[in-house]
Amino acid sequence: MPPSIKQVAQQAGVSTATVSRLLNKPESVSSDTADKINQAIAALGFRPNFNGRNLRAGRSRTVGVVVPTLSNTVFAQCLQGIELAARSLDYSVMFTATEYRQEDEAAAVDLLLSHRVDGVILTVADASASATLDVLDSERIPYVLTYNQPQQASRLSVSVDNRAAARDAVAHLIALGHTRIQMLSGYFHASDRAIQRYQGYVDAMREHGLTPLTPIEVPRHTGLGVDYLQSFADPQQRPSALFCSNDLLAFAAMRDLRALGLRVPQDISVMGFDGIPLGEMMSPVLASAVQPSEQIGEVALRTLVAAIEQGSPDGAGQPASSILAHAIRHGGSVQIFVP
Amino acid sequence: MPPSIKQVAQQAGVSTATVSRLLNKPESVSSDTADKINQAIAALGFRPNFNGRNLRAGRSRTVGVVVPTLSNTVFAQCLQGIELAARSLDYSVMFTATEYRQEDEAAAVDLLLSHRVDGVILTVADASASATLDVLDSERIPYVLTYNQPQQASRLSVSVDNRAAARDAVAHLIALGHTRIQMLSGYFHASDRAIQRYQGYVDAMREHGLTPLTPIEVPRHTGLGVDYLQSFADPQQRPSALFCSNDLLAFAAMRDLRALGLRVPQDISVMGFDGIPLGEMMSPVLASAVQPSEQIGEVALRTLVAAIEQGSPDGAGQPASSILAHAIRHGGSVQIFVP
DNA sequence: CTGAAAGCGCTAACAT
DNA sequence: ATGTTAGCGCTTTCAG
Repeated sequence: MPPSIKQVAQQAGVSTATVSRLLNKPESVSSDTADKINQAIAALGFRPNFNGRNLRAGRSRTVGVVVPTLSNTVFAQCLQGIELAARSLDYSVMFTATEYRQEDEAAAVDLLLSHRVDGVILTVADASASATLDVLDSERIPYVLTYNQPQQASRLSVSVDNRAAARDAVAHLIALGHTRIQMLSGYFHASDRAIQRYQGYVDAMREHGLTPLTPIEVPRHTGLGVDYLQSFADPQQRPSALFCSNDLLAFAAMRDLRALGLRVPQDISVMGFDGIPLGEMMSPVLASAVQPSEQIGEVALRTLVAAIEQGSPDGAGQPASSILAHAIRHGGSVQIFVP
Repeated sequence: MPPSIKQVAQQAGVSTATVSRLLNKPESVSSDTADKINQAIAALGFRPNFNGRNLRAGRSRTVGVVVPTLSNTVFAQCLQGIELAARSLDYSVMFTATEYRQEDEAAAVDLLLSHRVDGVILTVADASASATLDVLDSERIPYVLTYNQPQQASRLSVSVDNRAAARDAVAHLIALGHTRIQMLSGYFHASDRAIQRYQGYVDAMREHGLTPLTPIEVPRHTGLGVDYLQSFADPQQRPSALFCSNDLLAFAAMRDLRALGLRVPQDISVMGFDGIPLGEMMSPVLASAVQPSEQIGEVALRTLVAAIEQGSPDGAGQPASSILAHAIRHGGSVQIFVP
């Protein structure tokens, strides 16, 4: 058992309250008792026990984070942003992944709530129909969604405008002369963002008088199977450009296209969504709708803390949802359409 | 304030002790009182407060994780493995990053210890000279190193054999006819692994009667500067193969080589270390010494839990350090040497 | 099988 | 400026 405030008090010849004061409001302790106490603290190697403090205070200065997976760089970057911002505000981070399983979302949040985190940052499959969010609402635990753009304005969120970003991406392809543009997407039911991005695709096509094609939905772990691209063998059949709902999918598609003997971008252009850093290091550079993942995390954390500290003395400003700016990254994976 | 065990007890007409018993040893409570209590729990939406429990128990079933950064996929995967394994063993994870700053290592561990985590998993700059590890040792907090291979056998760790893996990687290049092989590495002082990998490089060179070249040390964030490759312009000067201490560096190098007008692998072969998944999706595939990052995380967590539960009734086996198997991934970034 | 009571470490009134 | 005291939620003897 590590030393407690009690032993420090004894060693320093003061009461536990004074030790506590030194820890929390140092200016309210005379400098010589402070010295004595600090000495005792150093001698004993004392470190405050946050469990005691939290129990007493009813707050933990800890936030919970729930993401689908860390295998997708996007979420890793986001968590990175969260942790960095949390540290700067003296908050700690408890982390959980769900592997895209909705049951696990609920269990994860449950566990976090048992730890009495002050709030939660999460990305869910579908923000408009999530039992998990309902729990959070009913228990009045502050939370902030990342990547999700909920219908309900009451739900705090931080994301790009997925629909607009997708529209811009597809408009970019159209501007380069492409007319047969098809979307490759993860399962819609597993990601409300994928749906919004598809809507953006449709927007762009319609705006330019083009006919949207049926999207190709594929499972997340796009393994070795290239069945989903079978029709691409026929040059008449295949689109001239493929717009993927995320960069990982774009990479998988490019690999599979290559396996089919197709060249990117000469035979087909490929555009992604997310703008993961590695996309920029490779050749050809992966064109993509870039979202600022680390910043999404940072802003989400700040928003959450604002929500947590609502009405507290030093409470930050009113928390509000944010739509962060996206950008279109041009890259060699996309080429002017040549008939 | 959420409901406490006390309110549940009152609502169910029993004592708090009985509620606690139902929560912890359900079989020691009669089935009808159990019913009453469960009903009260459901009605109140009760959730145990781990702070109270931890305070009392002196254990938290929480582990702390400290990694340099999540921008490197390797650590993201590792954290993923940790979290997954933790969840399966009913442990929670508090996460921190250090951005490779040693001061932050100490601060991070300090914070985790204040939260009274039961143990820590961490990757440090230099496992043989780390104030942070000394603290952990002196406070008798169980910890497991990941990626680091400490000199001191007393320190638990999970990693590949960095030296042997590097030796194998370089031997692969030599087998393909390369003789002028140079190493590109992150700063040695920031990573003991980098040193071990350099030793492996030297081993392989010497074993084959070749002269090791002076390694090129570069900062982590290999920006746009290509100065470090300036000498490569001269075909006589440059090595025929570049062995990079990690995959991120390999990608950056390939990008910079391209900027210099050099082709990979025709003009120069490039080999990495880590074997990040994306390396396999691109063209050319990045040849690399693959370490099983997610598994490293998983094994580290299990080892840590074994150390924590040492001597406890259901204690797992004796904790021990692990050297996991590496593999050499062949890829198009490396080519047979043609004079 | 259940209850009463003590105490884990800490902080916040309330006194002095 | 400092001490006294009560209590946050929970578990665990000890009695019954």
